[in-house]
Amino acid sequence: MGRTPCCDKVGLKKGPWTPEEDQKLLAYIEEHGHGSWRALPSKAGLQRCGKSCRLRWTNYLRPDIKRGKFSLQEEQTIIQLHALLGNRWSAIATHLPKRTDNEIKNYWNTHLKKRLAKMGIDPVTHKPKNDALLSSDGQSKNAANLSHMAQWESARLEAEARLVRQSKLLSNSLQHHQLGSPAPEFSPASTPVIKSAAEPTSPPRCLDILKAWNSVWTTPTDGGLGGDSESPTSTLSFSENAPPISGGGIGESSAAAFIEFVGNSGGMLKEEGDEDWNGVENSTHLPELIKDGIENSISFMEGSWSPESVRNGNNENIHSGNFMKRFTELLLNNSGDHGSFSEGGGESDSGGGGSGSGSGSGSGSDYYDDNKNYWNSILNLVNSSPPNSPMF
DNA sequence: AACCAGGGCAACCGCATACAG
DNA sequence: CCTGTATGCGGTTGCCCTGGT
Repeated sequence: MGRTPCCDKVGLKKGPWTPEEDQKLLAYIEEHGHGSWRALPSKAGLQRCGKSCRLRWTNYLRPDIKRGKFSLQEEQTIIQLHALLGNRWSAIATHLPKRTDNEIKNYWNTHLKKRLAKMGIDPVTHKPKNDALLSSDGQSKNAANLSHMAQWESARLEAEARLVRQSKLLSNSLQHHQLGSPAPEFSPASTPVIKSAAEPTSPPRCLDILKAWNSVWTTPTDGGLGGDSESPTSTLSFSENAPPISGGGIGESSAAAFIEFVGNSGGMLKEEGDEDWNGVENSTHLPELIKDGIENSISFMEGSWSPESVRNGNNENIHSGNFMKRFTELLLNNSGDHGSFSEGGGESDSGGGGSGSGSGSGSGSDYYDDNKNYWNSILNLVNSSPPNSPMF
């Protein structure tokens, strides 16, 4: 209603940014913070609308952006979160620090969506297009479960967003009072210019849902990955509280390690140019408010989605887990882009050749074995890494 | 070497939501 | 409470690059 479109003003430049413009924007924000995006362009001497500046900053110039190839874990995280949250890219992006929502969205649209479609999986519903796999009653309950989780997660994300805003305001006013210099209107999420250089970026939020998820779908049904599963509390623990992972086979501790490894973005495979992931996960940097929220949600997850309940015969949950397990494994195995496995800084090298067998779809047992090998190689990698390795 | 097609990605557009007056 | 404004978010577009012919 009566809003003036900011980019319709005459004289404002559109299209690709030049290095000079980037430099101006960067210099201005480093010195003053962005403050009001609307007012920024004129102050910074840019012939752009504020919106364009904001986009350029958040999607490209921000110093805490990780660029380049998505790791396997990032792909998996995106897929699982998309199944949960749909096209809520900003929510998904909160689980992938250093990745922007735009980048994730583009990656989904150009890579993952096509890959899913190719495999006969509907990228929207995340179900096989021929409904054979999902026709049973259990699967419809699974869908309901997923939907329930998604609803809950959505609501929680919104609540957390509010908390973040509140703490943001609080910290802004504190900064304002504490710093002698004029306090730029920094928000921890969007303008980490100065802060990011000195301290880790905000940790990924809401990873508990992934942890819970993984704790379900890694619960062994075939004696494969896990052996006897861990208690829900231990699998849901944050990495800082997790017991040290000793070397060895794919046992109990490995299952927990795997969960930490996959569920926590901080444990993603380190790639070239991927520094400081370890700092990101350190929840001691979490604002207490968010911490509380996560802990509360863990309690929630423990109540409704614990592997305990799965083991106790609650097949709805375990089926859901299996669905996603099957789904993710299928995806990973069918990936035409096996470079994600093998090119990413030699991740597969240490795993005894688990990943190389991407012979397409093959038989079910083949791909299952292949993926077991693949995950084993990952677990070996995890287990062989020193506890304070940059990977974690 | 030139042309073409397709893919990938940065940026734009417009709607939704939050917030201030 | 209402209205106008700023910002965030998701969908879409268009340009550039690369590979194939």
